[in-house]
Amino acid sequence: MFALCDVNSFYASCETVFRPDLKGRPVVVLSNNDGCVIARSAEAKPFVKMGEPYFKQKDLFRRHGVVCFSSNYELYADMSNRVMTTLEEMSPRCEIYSIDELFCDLTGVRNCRDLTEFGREIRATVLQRTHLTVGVGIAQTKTLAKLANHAAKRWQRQTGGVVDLSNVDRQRKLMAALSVEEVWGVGRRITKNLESLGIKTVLQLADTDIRFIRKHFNVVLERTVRELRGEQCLELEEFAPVKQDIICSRSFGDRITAYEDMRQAICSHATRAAEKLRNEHQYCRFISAFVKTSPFAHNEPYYGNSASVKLLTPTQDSRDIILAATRCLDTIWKNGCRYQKAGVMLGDFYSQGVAQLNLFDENAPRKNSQKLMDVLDRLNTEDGRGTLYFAGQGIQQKWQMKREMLSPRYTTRYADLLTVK
DNA sequence: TCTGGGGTCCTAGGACCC
DNA sequence: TCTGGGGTCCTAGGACCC
Repeated sequence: MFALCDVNSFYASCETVFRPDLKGRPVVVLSNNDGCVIARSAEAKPFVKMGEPYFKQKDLFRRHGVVCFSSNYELYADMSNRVMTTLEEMSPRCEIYSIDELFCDLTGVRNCRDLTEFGREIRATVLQRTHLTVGVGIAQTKTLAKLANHAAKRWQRQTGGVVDLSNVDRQRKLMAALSVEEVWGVGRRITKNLESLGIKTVLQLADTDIRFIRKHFNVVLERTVRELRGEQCLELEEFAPVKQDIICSRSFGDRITAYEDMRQAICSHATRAAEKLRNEHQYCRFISAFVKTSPFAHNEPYYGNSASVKLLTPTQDSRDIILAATRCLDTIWKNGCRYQKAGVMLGDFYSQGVAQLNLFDENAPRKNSQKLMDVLDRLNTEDGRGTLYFAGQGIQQKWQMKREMLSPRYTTRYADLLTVK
């Protein structure tokens, strides 16, 4: 038996926790560069579209008195940690699935207590400790638990935010009322294809012949269908598997046209990617960089390109990664473009210690590389990111992203502590 | 003027092996 | 007229998730 707990309107709720004056008002949180809407409070949901550009809805927001925030990831990450710690205390085995979602294994819990009651206790505890509200969905498989969670949210008033879907008759009743697009793993494309085959409700999907699904789709959807029938195909992943690639990319606050600015941006992304790589205790051989202009600017030609290198010896040294990334940039840089976004990607990972040195590598391994990286990481952890940085990252960084409606980092900076009058 | 930033898994097809 | 059969590995692209 699984439970899926997720925080209602997570980013928007993190903002309102510290702003009781916003109670009852529509609140939205925007993506980086204040680009798109990525979270909405319950009050904003009826008339604000998810994923829509901010600039297109600005007037609407003004008319409705919508309060906007730039995304404040430092705040959300800290609030997420508080929620997850609380949930992990209450449940023996957990999987943190995303910044605001967690699966619990309730296998043993079922024997000693009522699951709905347990769900309510989870809700009450998280609410008391964080002032955030979670929805809880309970069922035999992860896919069904997700569906139960969806129902808990959709009919929050009737369900009290907790739905135990372990009863098969209840499962079928709910599935008959929901359309296939609500199923975890069924996106826009598959919804369209299913509908063209006459499969519209979740119940119809669950009752479709497995061989038919396999023939028209793939093994991924087959697993989803089996899970909807109560057959467990997905395990609880208690321990995060090691990453297979790392990407650092950003849109620019203003378009970049000068090579020097782009070089700084690529250098910064490479530095950040190298930090993440060392944090994973990995070495990489594959390094690539990409640049692109805006895909939405119809009055100028689109240009997007990427280049990559494969090192002979795996590395985790920022200097190697910066060098490789900027070399990639030099092969794809084109003058005269108004660049909107750039990034660096690392892949082909090797674990620490098993990196095989190459007999013919003309670049001898750097001396004291590890010691230097240790010092770099320690200073930047203890005294804050950016304490020690590479000259190539630049000092002005006029390409930095825009965040004009940023809230204070209430829980992680003394200077940002909430003042109570 | 202005449209996010990460990730995962699977499949098909090509190159290559004997 | 007619040119096998069985594999592996890698990559690009498409789908999905939050």
